[in-house]
Amino acid sequence: MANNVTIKDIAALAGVSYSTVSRCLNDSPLVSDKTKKKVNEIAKNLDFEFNANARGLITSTANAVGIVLPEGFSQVNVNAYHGLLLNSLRNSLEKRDVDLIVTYQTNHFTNQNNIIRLVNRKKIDGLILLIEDPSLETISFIKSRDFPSVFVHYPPSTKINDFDVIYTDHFVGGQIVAKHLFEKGHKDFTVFSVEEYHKEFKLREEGFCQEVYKHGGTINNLKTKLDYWSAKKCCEDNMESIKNTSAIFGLNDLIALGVMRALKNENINIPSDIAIVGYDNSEFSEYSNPSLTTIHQPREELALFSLERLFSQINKDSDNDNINLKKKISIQPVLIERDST
Amino acid sequence: MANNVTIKDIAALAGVSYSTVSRCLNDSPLVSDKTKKKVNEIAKNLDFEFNANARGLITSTANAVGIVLPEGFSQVNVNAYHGLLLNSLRNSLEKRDVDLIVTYQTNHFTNQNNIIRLVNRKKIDGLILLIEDPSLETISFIKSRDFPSVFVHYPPSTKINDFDVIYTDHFVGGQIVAKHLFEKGHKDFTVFSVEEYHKEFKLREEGFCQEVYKHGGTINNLKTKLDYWSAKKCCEDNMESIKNTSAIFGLNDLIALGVMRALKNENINIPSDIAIVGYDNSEFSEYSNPSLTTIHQPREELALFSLERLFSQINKDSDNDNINLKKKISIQPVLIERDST
DNA sequence: CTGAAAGCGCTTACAG
DNA sequence: CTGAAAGCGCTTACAG
Repeated sequence: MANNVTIKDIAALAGVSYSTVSRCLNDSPLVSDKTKKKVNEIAKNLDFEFNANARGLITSTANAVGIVLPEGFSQVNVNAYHGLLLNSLRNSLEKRDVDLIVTYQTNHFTNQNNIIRLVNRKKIDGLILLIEDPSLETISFIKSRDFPSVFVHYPPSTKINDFDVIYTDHFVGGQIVAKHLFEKGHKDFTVFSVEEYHKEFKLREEGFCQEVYKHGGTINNLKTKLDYWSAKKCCEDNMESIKNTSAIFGLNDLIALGVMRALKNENINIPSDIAIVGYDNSEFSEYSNPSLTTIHQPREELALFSLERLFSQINKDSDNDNINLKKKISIQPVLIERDST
Repeated sequence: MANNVTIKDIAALAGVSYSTVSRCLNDSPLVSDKTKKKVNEIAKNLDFEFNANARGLITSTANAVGIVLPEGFSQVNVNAYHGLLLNSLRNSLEKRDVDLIVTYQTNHFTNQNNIIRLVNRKKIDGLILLIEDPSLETISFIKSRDFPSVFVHYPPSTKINDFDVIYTDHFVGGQIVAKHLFEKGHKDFTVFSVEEYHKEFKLREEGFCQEVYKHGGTINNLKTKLDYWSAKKCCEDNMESIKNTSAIFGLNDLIALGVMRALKNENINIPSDIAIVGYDNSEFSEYSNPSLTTIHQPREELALFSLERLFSQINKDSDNDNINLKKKISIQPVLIERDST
């Protein structure tokens, strides 16, 4: 059985015109409290909901935002991250009664741009972009339409200079790691950096190195692929140079964990022989032995800020004129000290 | 700049009526190839897309399906799972040019049922339910509307008897674990089962136990909370009874990993002193030392089947009459043998 | 405060 | 094969 109650049905029941029903249900001030009450009651009893299509057609809004997910450079990271972000967005979205459409930049089948399609079809009012490297097509499309958009998580590149972007400060994160390690008395470091270019990793490394050099430390820089086994192998292949240092920074937890495994196989004691720090505070960083000191990125806040920013674009909150200047908001990461340092 | 090209604009450009444009763009057979070609070309050049609201209004379809996510009994599992499922759904959805709206059963703010809202607003054409325990309201709503729906992942309960449900067979999974362990020569087992009731865990346990008893094995049954540290503690607290057995089944990887940690602290050798098996093939099960033997659930197939089933409901594929009988489709899990057994 | 009317952008009988 | 017309379920001036 389809429930197809429309405002006309309610109008008939209430003995008013359907324009009036519309006004009542939209809480228009133009309508008497009495009829409003009557109409609202009837609507409620009937479980009435506006037809989103009809409404969207006339108001030119979709009451939905799109989130663009990355293709997945490192499945583990990305997947865990999705879930967290989605959960964080939830409250904010439900409060506003706005739906969330999940998509990816490019359609696997047609190779068409999903974003353009969604926007042109009027399916969404705004865009949360969780992608590191948006295509030129995407960027120029959004720009030409001036479509409400905010980039989340990935640090801003020059490509997206005039967009809002909300991210955690990876450079500072790197600095925090270095400071922590200096406090623990270390001076000679190994850093496992990443072969592929990802700006966030680059920044972590730079923040770390800058801080180290500032305090007269030394750095043994090793390059690995971005997965557990590669990191382990890289560590094994460079054991001698590593042993000349007393602390290690793995650019994410997966790397740190792989390295830790190699060290343990060599009977190197952590942290007394060599200390080690990861990055991401991924779920399993807590379960290693010893548990891993790492950097936490406040994802909930990221989600919160990004939606606030997005909705101020959508609603053109021009009371504060800052809507016109695009913002780069960075959130400070925080050190989670555990047993590996 | 808004792109508001409509079929009327195209009609003007092509010198035909907008009805004809509609027919062309919908590839109607009622239109000559010549005008079809002309119109399609113009539309393409203009990056035209139908207004989904207008189209949805007249056709009563949304071209979107909703996925209902669980509130999250065990954050780690749930989050990782989301991501994977989403990825798997993607291909199928993009091929069909259907959008995905993510939601949860209940709105955190209004306490209203999000599913009912989405359906009544005509925002979705079908529903993928990734929840273990749907509310009575949800169930009776879907039933009364005969709304296309399929339950995914969680084994069917009596509550959802007349629904489609696609799940992996946890009972068989449990049996597989037992068989594997018997093959390795074990006869006396410890199983870490879970305090809270989750049908999937219950089934794993039952499958395991049935198989063990059938072959004359013994079982030391321990109950733990569903997290790493609880499992570790539970193991520590029961070390003596555990030592009388030679193999352990942890109802999921997290539990198995916690137990493994406790065993290693006692200098128990895995697998030579005690073997251990987990369940889920979660990302980190590979990285433990020794790596964990576990059960993999083919989530991609789950996603695939569920969408196939959903769309055959939506499209009323009555050529095969099996659309009317609700199906329980179970997929066989598979053993991933690693170094812990 | 309320109603009748126009219109949002489409699809689809109906008539030719 | 093509066009004119009706209608999907709303919102919102316009008139009273």
